Amino acid sequence: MTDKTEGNRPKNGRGTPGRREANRIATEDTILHAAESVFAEAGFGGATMQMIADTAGLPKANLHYYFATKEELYRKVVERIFGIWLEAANAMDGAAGPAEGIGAYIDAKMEISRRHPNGSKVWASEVMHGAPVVQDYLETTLRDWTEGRARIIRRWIAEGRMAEVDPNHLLYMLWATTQHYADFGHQIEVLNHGPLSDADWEAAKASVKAMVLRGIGIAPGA
Amino acid sequence: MTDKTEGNRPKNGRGTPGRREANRIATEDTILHAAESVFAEAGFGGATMQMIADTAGLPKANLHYYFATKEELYRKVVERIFGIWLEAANAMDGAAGPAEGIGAYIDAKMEISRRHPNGSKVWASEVMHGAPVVQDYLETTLRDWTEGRARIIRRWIAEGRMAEVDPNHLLYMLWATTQHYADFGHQIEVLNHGPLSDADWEAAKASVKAMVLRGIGIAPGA
DNA sequence: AACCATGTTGACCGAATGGTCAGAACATGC
DNA sequence: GCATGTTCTGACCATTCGGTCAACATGGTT
Repeated sequence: MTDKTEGNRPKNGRGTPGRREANRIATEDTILHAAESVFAEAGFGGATMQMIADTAGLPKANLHYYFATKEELYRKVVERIFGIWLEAANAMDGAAGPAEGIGAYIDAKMEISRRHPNGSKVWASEVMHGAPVVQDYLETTLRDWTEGRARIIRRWIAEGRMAEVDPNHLLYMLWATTQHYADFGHQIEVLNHGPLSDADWEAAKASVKAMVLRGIGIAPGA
Repeated sequence: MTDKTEGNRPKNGRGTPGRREANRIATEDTILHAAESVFAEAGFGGATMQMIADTAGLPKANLHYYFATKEELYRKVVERIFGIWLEAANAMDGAAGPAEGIGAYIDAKMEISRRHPNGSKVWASEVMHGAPVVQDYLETTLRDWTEGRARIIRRWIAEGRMAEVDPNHLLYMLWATTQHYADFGHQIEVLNHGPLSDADWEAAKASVKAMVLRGIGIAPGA
């Protein structure tokens, strides 16, 4: 994992991160990735610090040097995912209309399901278990974000640019459908007789966009 | 739990179930319900036999009398859920057309999300973790069911009764959207500022049906 | 080179977990 | 009411878990 073969010298002692800090960040990242993977596969309760250590290729005690407790490590993993989730949220902003805004949002969320399936699973698991560590995020950030987008959707409806639908239920459908490709990826792979190819993913995106957009009163070709 | 206040006599010794068997079935059911609840809240790894025993109001050793291992108990819970899932599948059969068939299926699945949210969560968790105990169900029963319904949908499309959509992605959308109300029920309750009322559930059903049916080219009023 | 802060690690610990078991309590057939 | 198989349960056990710690290694600074 850590490269100790090459003889990289300390360089100067100013400005540059230094090997110390660079290694620390790299190790933290290694642990977080391993943790995300293990939490996704086994759940919080099923995951053990030993599994995460083995996946990261580090002794267990070293994990506790960077993250004091299993809960703290888990919290960092969930927070990182929430950040990625929020990035995609921007795709809906600054859109000229519902077709572009919602279309772009679906694309962004489908891409997240494809690139970060483990993160999506951890998030799903966290919410399913009552959001023990991100309850405050739900009540503040997520609630604000949702109400903001609902306002935009209502305006689009008022302007006659899309059908009259309940904005909340539309958002739930968007979340559910896009995240399904990550959370239930195993089931989909079984029904697909194998992993989804690039073409499969493009077809999935196109299908979802076509059905959702038509479902809110926007012609497919728009 | 078990009624020992009334003095119910053994009755005859033929045909009738007898107190013995009746109690056994009742106790098994109590345990299965408690297990479903605990597995849903804590996940398989996070659940403990002690939690399930406390929830069921029974000593832990008694659980092991009825279910030898935690895995066996979990398997029974998941199989029970799969059975309920299959019941709803029938709602799509014998329908005159896509509007009735898919509309009824959405209704049935939404009702399951409402009545059996814990079961839905256990199922979601099981699939998310790679279906360790129901892999064979996915490859046989679910695959057959899916291919059968896909054929029906393709026929409807060929008959010009609905828009051209990929049957598999339509089914994924149906599963994702309806199950979301159970699996992410906590998140929805936060955004709804409280549990969903009867009216809320009806509105949810209506919203989902309207968006999905319009999304596959069926007019809302049909 | 000497020093110190930052990392690293094997060995260890108390607590909790899944599971066992011998015997008590019970229902039932005779 | 006695014999017999079923159900129930407290006490117990081996293992595993999250977490600790003292000793050691490393990188940077003077």
